Amino acid sequence: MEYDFKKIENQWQKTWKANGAYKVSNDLLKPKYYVLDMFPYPSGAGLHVGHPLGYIASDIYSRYKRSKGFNVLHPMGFDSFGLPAEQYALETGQHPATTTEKNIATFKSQLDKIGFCYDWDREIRTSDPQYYKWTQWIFLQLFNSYFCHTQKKALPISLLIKKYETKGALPKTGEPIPRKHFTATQWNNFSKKEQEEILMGRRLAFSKYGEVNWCEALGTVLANDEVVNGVSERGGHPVEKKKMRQWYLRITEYADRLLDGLEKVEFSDSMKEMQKNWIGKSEGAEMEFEVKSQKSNVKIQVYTTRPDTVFGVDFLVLAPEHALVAEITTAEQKLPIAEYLTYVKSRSERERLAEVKQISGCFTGAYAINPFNGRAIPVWIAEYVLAGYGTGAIMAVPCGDQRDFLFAKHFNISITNIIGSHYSGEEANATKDAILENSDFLNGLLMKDAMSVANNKIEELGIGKKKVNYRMRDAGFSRQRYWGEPFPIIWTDGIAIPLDAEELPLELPHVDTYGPGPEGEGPLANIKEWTDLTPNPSPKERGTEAPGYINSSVEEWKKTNAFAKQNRKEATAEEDIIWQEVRDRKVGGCKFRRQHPIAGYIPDFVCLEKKLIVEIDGEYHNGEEQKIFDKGRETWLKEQGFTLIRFTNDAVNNNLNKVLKNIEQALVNKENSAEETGANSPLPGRGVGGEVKRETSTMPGYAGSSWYFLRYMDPNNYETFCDRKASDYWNQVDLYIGGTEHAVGHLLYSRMWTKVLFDLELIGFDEPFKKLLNQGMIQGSSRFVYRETGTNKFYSYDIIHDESGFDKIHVDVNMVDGIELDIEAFRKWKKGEFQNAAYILNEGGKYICGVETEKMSKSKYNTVNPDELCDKYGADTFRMYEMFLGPVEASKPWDTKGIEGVHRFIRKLWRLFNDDLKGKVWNDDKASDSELKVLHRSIKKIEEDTERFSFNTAVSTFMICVNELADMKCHKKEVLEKLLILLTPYAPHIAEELWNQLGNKGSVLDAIFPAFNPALLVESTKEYPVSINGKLRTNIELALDLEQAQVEALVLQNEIVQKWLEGKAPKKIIFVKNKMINVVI
RNA sequence: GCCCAUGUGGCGGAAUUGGUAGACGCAGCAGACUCAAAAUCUGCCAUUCGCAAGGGUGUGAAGGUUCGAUUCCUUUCGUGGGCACCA
Repeated sequence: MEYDFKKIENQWQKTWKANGAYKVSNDLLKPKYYVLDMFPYPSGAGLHVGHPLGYIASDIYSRYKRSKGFNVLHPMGFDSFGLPAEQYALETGQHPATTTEKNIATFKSQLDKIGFCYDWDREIRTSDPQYYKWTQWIFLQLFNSYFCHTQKKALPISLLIKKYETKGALPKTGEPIPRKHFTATQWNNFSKKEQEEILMGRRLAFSKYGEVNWCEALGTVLANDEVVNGVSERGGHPVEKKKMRQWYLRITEYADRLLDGLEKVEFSDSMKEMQKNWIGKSEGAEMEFEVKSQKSNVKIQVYTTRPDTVFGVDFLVLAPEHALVAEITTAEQKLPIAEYLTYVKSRSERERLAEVKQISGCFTGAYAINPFNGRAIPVWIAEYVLAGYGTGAIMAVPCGDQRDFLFAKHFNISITNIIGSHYSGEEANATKDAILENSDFLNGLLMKDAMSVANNKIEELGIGKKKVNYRMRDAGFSRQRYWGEPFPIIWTDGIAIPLDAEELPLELPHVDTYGPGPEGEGPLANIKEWTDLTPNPSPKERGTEAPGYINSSVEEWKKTNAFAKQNRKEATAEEDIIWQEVRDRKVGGCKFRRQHPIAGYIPDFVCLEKKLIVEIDGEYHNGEEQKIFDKGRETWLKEQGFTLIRFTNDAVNNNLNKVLKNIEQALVNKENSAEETGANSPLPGRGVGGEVKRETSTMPGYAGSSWYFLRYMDPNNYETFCDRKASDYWNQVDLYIGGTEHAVGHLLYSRMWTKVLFDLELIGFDEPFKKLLNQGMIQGSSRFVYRETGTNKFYSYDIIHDESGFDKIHVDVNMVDGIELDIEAFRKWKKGEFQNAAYILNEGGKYICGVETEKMSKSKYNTVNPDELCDKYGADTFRMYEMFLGPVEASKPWDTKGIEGVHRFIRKLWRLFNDDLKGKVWNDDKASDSELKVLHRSIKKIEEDTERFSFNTAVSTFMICVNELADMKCHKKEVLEKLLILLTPYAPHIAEELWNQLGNKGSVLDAIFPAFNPALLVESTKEYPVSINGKLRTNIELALDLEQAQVEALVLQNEIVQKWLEGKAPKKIIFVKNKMINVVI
């Protein structure tokens, strides 16, 4: 019997699906284990071989844990909001929801081919209104919370309001944030707007003005990586900084807890280091320098981590954006300063920090007074000082800071040396170990010790205080885009008013254009009828008409109606249950129809008056008619004002009451939102007479991904983001796998959200991820062909000596065997663009390509599609090969060549059970000791390797084991059966097939991991390596229980050792039991 | 520029806590089987000197610690990732 992987994999994938082998229940009695992958953004290019690396690793670990008796949650979903879909929409006019839906379908089918053990009933998509409803809801929790500095946690803002109303906000010593002080009476007399402004200063999600990259020509805000050398990547238009109202998350309040939390989690040290650096906690002092100027009382606050160097200050530097720049600039410096500001405006932050060798700056003409010695020091502005960090002003100490030093040299500012011989005059020395000189009362002190002395003096003089500073800034939370979560916020008279929870989800409205709105606002600003909620527009203007039947062409209707009838006849048991419950206006008094055609679509149930569709999805996407229904249905129906809710068969069977309650709730919600959009007072009691407008920006990509791990625990809950029982059971993610590119952003945000939810007692843990495993990035290995410039002649890479004079062209890696180009395929490529080219081959008659390692991307033609590999070799081979490539953590270029070796191994394994000609070869003979030894050595190694995520060495262990069993001609069920269980996590399909061939009832997925028996591996002797002076010279077999003295005697008798000793006595003999022997001469 | 990772045969990699460098696999070479091919099996495979026995060199480079360093320390070079609106 031959190994027919196609048949085997197909059959078992079907079987597993049919009997719900991967279904996960919240079984509170079993020990749980939660394995999570960073979910993918469903890009149009589909899955490439880089994606599955981490997924396979997590799949292996999940299956392994299952075989160890755990209830394992290993879900998958899609981070489906994002810029690429929107840009594609901008180019093609296709709605992002449509393209996203399509991309997800591709991703899912690709993932399924590889045979992952996902419970798709738990799938989530961040762009699904039933998901982002809760993203918006959590945003409201953030908006309605503040950070209490006494309890160091988030509390409802209502508590703060109560405090203001009764006690006001009076100064307290040790308050970390200086803020406005007021009494209760004052507070109560403030206008609503004034009160809201103060509260905005404390909310965890808040709005303020912030700078963005603004491109006038494109009329849009650009991401940093869309800006190259100060101009837009698209079109090369100038880009400048612009202030706009933005939403932020006050993540800085959590800086200390984010730092402390790192002690509790198993992240790699480097990952922790990166997060620490990002947070950038530093302890120093803030102090004031008074500016000598015509107007008195201008004081510049600087932040320094080195107050001990205060006598070495030779100048001050302000960030060009600093508020005081205009004020202190002298008349004669006005012009150069203005010119410099124009220059800085065009520079990105990255450029400003990166190009330190390019020194720039401008003197303001003003002088500040050093409060310690009264010295007048010049005040400059320079781009290397950033407005967002510290106070946006620094005191420059050239002898101790290299950037200050270079600046002083460049502009000929004289340098004061306060560290004596530690300063060479050639470069700065940032030491803390020098004895201070030229420093008045600090003279003779070690710098380290001088810090606190200087700090005390600063506080004593009342010119500043000790201050902890963070490099981390509050997280920008708005994007001027369409394809993201709309903010559940409306604005009136400059006050932000949150929607009520019942009004969620606030769904994305249909837009005609994905282009930017006026003044750099997002595309949503273009839809007046959506943004403008000012009372009294007519229903017609709102575009809401009475709901009713929506029919398509007669022919189409007939066709759909036939399907509908058929469906009614063939209703599933679950559909029948629901139908019995909702018919005759039993739920919410609303009329439901079943299998009712709406244009080309046939929803399971629909309430036309409330425009609510209920889908029972069980075996969904199966029938042909369902496909018609599926295709683009969500988008279209949404545009028609329908809301769609889905339940699984499982939910109907096991939790009917909850399902019905959810339907009822949905009807109520529809009623509310109908009021909101239909009536002439959209938001009763909220307008204060003037304009009422919706927030038009949307949330950033990381919003939905900051809490998705919670939704998987309870994905279909209509009442809450995640039931507390579910989150208490599943608790933290035990193992989180993803790339280092998310090292700071995503991980810090989700850690913060988790802490806020914990503070608000919505979940019971404050770190989301217990252990983090970073997978490396699979790079593409690009291939190039070389065309002589201006001709149509392609030269083999090995015969050209100099690449200049040639056009280097990416060629599809799939047309290249190693480095040899398949010329015929190349001729046909790109619609025959190279059909008639001439090929200059090397001596061997081959065309050799150039090779480079780059990021895997469609445009570089270096992507390799996992589907093709699964088709050619099977999923089991593909899975094991990806693991065999190297450690999961390592980045490496993809190379398909080695996959043959893994495939050979799998076939060799097959032949232990079946012979191509003879058929079944396995038998029931009793295993010998040596066979058991091979097996148990493998059990031990596979278990250890899997536990430490060393999947590549585990695969090689399998190879060794199979090689040895084949050499021993061992076909014994007793041994092979155990081997199959070991193999299941890695190659589930073949394992299941052979497991069944051996006559086992039940699935190998549920087989218990075999216990390792150490007794079988006990050895009495060891072949010791013997080194002379650290160099290996020979091996000696010795009993393991020998002691040092006995060993020394035996070693000295050895012929080879004696040869090297040349009659001398050794200086010493080092003996490490069970390891090695070293003779030192 | 700053932060993090990383560098071992022709190639992917192994060496888990400082203890036999190159497991396992790819490619290559030689052979068996075959009319032939595929498949399969056997052997060789860091480099250099040597017929061999055996020796020298060798984990990006330079130094150091150690009986012993791919592993620890210092310096340095190359590559990859991140740097706040890509995800």
